[in-house]
Amino acid sequence: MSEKNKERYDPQAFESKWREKWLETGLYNASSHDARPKYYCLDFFPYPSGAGLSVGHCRNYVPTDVICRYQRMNGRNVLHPMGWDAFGLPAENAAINQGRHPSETTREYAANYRRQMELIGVGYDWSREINSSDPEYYRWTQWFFLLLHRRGLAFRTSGYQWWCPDCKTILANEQVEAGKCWRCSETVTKKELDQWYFRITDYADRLLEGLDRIDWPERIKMMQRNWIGRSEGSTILFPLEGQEPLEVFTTRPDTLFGVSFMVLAPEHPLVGALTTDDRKSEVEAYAAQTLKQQEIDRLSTEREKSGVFTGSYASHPITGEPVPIWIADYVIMTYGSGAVMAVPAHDQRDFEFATKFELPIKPVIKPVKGELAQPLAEAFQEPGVMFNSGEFDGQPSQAGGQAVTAKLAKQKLGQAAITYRMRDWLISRQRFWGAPIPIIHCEGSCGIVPVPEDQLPVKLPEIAEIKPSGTGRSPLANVAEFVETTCPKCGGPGRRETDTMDGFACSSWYFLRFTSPHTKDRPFDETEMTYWSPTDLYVGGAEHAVMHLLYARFWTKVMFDEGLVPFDEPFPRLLNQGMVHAEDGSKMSKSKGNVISPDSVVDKHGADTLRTYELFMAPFDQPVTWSDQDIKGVHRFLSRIWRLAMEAGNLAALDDAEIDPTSLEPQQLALFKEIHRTAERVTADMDRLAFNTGIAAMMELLNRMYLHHEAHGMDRVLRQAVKMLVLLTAPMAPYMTEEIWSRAGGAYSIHQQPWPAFREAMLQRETFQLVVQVGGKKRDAIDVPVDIDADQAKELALNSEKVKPYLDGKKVLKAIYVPGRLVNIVVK
RNA sequence: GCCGGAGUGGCGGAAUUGGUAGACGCAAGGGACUUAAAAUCCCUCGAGGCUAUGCCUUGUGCCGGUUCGAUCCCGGCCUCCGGCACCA
Repeated sequence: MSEKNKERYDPQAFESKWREKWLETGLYNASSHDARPKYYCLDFFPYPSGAGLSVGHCRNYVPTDVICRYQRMNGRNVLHPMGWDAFGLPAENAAINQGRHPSETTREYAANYRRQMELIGVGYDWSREINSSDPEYYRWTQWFFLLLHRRGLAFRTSGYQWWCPDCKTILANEQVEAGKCWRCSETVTKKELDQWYFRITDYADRLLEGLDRIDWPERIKMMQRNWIGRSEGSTILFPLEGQEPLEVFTTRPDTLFGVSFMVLAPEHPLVGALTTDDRKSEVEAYAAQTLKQQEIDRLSTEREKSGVFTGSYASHPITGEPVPIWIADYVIMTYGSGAVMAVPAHDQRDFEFATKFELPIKPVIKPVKGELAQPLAEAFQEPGVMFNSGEFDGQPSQAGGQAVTAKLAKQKLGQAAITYRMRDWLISRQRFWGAPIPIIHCEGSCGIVPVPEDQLPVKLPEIAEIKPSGTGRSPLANVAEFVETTCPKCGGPGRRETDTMDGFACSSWYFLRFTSPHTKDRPFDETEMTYWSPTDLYVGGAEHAVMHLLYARFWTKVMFDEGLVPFDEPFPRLLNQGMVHAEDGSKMSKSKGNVISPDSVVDKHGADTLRTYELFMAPFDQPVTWSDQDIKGVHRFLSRIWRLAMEAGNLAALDDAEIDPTSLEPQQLALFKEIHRTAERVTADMDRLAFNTGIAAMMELLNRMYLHHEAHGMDRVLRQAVKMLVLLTAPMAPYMTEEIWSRAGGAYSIHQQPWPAFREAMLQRETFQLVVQVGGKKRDAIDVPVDIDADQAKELALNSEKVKPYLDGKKVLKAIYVPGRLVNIVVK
């Protein structure tokens, strides 16, 4: 390398300059809808935390940025927006912990996130930045609430629900993980309150069915399927003396003849009526105890079965035999009808219960092959053949169950039924920091009255005391100016609903707002929404599998039904980025103090090195371990490009089309072909989001370029190679390539250049290595012309000096030629 | 327990999905340059072996199978990660 080109790669010298210029010129702003094909790439919008971004967040934002830059170079109108999921528990808790107001911390933390995103060169369209706590945004969240209300999908009811004693609010089922609050990990309890719900259960089947039409990680689909929990079976009525029959749900109507007792959930409404006087004190004590301890670990599978007899009997719907009715906490009130028919011979839980309380165990299903163990050591739960079942004996489980249900249906004692585990989405929060639920309770006789659309937004009052009270009422309840209002219907006095909406309501439609974020009179502009939607790619972590990703699908289906959007799946393609672990393999967390910030990495190596490293370390969706050692490798790679580029001089004037391959020396031609082959490989890798192998391909080219440089110096083919490599690396290393481009006489910006094309003709090879195998083992490799035919190839193979010894004294049975690859000689 | 995903060198990972296993990078060892260090560059690098500039055997979690040929397909196990967990 000559003296004058000794300037080293120093990202600090130019990164901030380009960062400012990109922002100034709005380089990454999407156009309004136009004739170009669009590409809408969306990242999960984050709640801004005081801790700032880690290199883990970058694993989400950098790859999507690279995809967007690539799509832009390919002529797409690209929308890559960013905003803030600012309302909700996470943001509010963080603020309270700091002793500050969330409106203030949100602003500050969001600004820091944005600074960091700009720092690492992610090209968001900041003209579309949105914030879900902005009244201009949440008026439309409230508008959607009214839409759901109008369609009968928002309702208010009372019940025992999950309550987080730390966050002092009710939570949705989705937001309780293994008995703990999803935000603060406090063990949840139950509280009875009037609450607002969205009727997501109405959409259970459609939410299930839609999963088959979308390209999502199998894991996430599986989690949603589990969560929805569809079970097919029957409801069966067990007549009771002197009252309405007892309803149960079962997936195994074929086991009906094996019922030896019934079990109700302790909270079941019939418990009182069914308890006989002599059992009363015991039953009430058990029910009370269940209610108290259920918060702790009614969830545990390990617990021994417990329960008490009510003293009553139901009659079997077919045999009429009396069946004793028990209560036990292993039966849950909120699933099915809160009551089960117990078949101990064929259900393990019932088996354990029957064993403990010495209740009869009557087998009615036997295996298709073989016999049941005598006596049963555990329940036989597989399907089989019915016996001990009167007229149904000999029927297989599936058909027999249907026959049983059909017979019951005739007597109006049963029918086929489907049950779901998913419950309706509870959206009331007794918290300040959320969109107020736009409802007024009339003090007169109008009851619950929705706030008229033209009175939206219902704004949060500006108050200092926002801490949750713990009384089961939101802090808004203490703000008279907020609460006291007039009833829109009768004009008399009214009181505003003081609960706010779950933060997940805000994130259930934000992807539509990005398409026209400044629209004033509607949630989004129809033309823009139709042009941009649905998203082409949605990327984020797996932690929202049964929260945000389920809720947003639900809202979209409601909007589809309302005719607001022309699609019912908002995210046809979803990817989860892999997590970044700390160097010791543990999770990065604030409490462990092992979080690596992008700031520190940019400071040390520059933004492009951080970006390229994140892309190179592993496939995009794989978890990775951060390594200060490995990052040096990609830094070296970028430095090596830089050095060659500095020597290459003016690149802008170079034109690939002007190079006539026939005029090149053989070694130049070899490199020239390598350039085009690399362009092809990188293009294919970008299309399948295989950034790690794409970078590897570029590293290979670079290695060859250095060898060429050694032998031939900076000739015109090498300069062409430099130009190609700079364009191919532009999406990954936007700063360095912009600097090189500008020094090399290129017009601003390199990020508006077309993605390099490759010449098909240059991908052709004249020869290839023909591998010769004997019995599947490689024995030779011969350079042969590409157009060699099978007979020629086989002849060459058979005559190879290296192969001959292996054919000695053997009989050649056949030779298989795989075009362009190998000949395998089969001997005996 | 049930469901989903994955097992390839010292490490991260490649392999056009049935066709040369280990691309690319890190680490390690050796060398060049340098007063020295950093930086840079070159060579070696799965294991075992041999008559060693080359060649042989073996090798993709384990055991079988299909095939001319298996990291890839089939059957049976083992391990790890993630999710759900008394849902009748």
